[in-house]
Amino acid sequence: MLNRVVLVGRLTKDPDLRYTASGVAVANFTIAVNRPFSNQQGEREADFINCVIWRKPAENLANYMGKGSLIGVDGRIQTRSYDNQDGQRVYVTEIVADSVQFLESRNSKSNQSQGGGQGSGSYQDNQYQNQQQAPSNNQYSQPTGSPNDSMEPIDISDDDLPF
Amino acid sequence: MLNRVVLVGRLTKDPDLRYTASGVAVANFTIAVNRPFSNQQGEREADFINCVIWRKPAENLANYMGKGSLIGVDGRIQTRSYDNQDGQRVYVTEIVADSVQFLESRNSKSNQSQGGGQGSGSYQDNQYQNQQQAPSNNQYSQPTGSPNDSMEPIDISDDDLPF
Amino acid sequence: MLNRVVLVGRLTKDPDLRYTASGVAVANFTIAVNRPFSNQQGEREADFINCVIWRKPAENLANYMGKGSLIGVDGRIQTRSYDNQDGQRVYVTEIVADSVQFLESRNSKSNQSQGGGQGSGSYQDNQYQNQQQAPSNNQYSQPTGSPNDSMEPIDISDDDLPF
Amino acid sequence: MLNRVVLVGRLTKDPDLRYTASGVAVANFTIAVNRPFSNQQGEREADFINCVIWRKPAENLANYMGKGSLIGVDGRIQTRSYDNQDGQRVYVTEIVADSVQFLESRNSKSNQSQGGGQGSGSYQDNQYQNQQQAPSNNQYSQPTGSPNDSMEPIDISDDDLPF
DNA sequence: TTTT
DNA sequence: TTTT
Repeated sequence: MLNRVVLVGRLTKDPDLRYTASGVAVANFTIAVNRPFSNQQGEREADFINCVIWRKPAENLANYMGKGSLIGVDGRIQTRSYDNQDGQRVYVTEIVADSVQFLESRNSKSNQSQGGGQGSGSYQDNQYQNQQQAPSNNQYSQPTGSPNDSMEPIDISDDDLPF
Repeated sequence: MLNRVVLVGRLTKDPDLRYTASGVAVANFTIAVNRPFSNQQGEREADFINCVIWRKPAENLANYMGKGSLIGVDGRIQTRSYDNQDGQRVYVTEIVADSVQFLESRNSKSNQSQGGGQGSGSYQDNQYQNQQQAPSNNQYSQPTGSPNDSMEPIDISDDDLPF
Repeated sequence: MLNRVVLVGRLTKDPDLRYTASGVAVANFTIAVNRPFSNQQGEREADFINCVIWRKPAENLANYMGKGSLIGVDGRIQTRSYDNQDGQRVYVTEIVADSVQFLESRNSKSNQSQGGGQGSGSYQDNQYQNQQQAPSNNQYSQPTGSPNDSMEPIDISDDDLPF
Repeated sequence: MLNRVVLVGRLTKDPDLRYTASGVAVANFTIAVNRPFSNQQGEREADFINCVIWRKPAENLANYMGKGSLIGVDGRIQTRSYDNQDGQRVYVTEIVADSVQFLESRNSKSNQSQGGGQGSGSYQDNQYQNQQQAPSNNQYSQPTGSPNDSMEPIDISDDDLPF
């Protein structure tokens, strides 16, 4: 059935890149999308939308974009639920991105930490789409440490693959 | 910023129609959107997506569509959060519908309970859009009783108006 | 860059299914999408939108849907131009569908000509997506006869493949 | 019926702003949307998509964005036809934009001709939507001269209003 | 808490 | 050249 989402917004933090047991890359990220109208108090609010992207585009996103970067997202809504440590059912809604477009790399990793970035404006023609390629099953090690402080306790297994 | 969602799916139950203190209609509903692929076990899963619609289209939806009805939704994603009774922050993602399209009224109220409905198939050219009209502030009484069993404890005030 | 289209409308005629020289299926079709508002004269108008779909979904569309069928389309806009017989440049805009959803098979071929169809309503959970599969290069013969009376003079070669 | 389009691309030239007889602003523009894949020759092609926007957002677009500017468009597809000077029917497909988002004002008028623009980056939180406001019927003079070199011979009357 |  |  039809399920299509298109968003343009800014990363609220650096993407969280991980790998499944079999080496498939997956990145979680949140984008802030400013609302086009003001609320009662005259303030512009934003929606904070959780997204996931798989495979090569996940690695590209993590490599080139960072907190504050402006990106476009084309994907679909997915819902899931899990039981938290208190035994309560938690419902999660997130966007599974088919592709992301790099619109502006403000504060991107490549500019910041990697130093000599050639500045913004160089990514806007690049778009990274999820290809139907098989898991590369490569040398990547399993996700380690980095406790997940988010509300989605993902222990990544290959069952999470979107197809 | 760009924030656009288009869905086609079935109502998981009858829409929940209420009115704000000043008489503005608002309907909450969930649609099940079947995924176009099967999971590891060969089953077709669905996403259960919470939606809201305001004013006249809310009343139309509640009047003509019911559990099982097939509808199209054009809207945007909105996020909010609240603290539940245990003092835990709960995050909610829902679609604010700009318009709904009635695609098939299977098991709709007008067919079922109201008896003499002229049958399915008669709504597919009707589309109900949120107009920018002012709250009608009419004779409607405040929403009463009907405890909200959902995860979104909405006590409706006019601050919830989407514009 | 972002380019996303979602439509729900009715086929204005049976889909036009053809095959490229190497046997890749492609179907051209037009859907009428009724506008949600009336014009000056109080009439509801429609937009007539030309679409293309490739491979297996093209065959499914041609097999199960016909003139008048209600379908959903998820795709992207594509533009091209050619010089007509009078040496004038003609500009064409069409939707390349990634997937179509069968919403209602009214007057569908399977109901009409193939006789024993089990009636409408049986396809709405089926959605046909373009897979990244290679051209099947199968037994299909080349498109024959059937002069193309449309404004798009497609002599189908594999260069028309969308990827 | 559902008809939704979302695009991100660059203006191929400055927007063409005009006014109807009764003073309603309307801007025509074309955006180039790069395709996410390469063709047989390994070149990245683009789709050139004609768009229209009405009222205040039309004026904002013409004032702040120019050839080369990156914008987002949220709208719907509209088709029309007319008979050209040779008596041939010409079919036109264009996007009627509900809102545009200013993503980057590269080469925008405000930077170029109006001199002191503070550079790019200042528009990306601004989004201009078509409000349901009545025609302002103001001091604006009728569109003059400026022969329309495009393929759409628009002589603007108020019948062109999208609602 | 889920629809066909 | 258009559908219900």
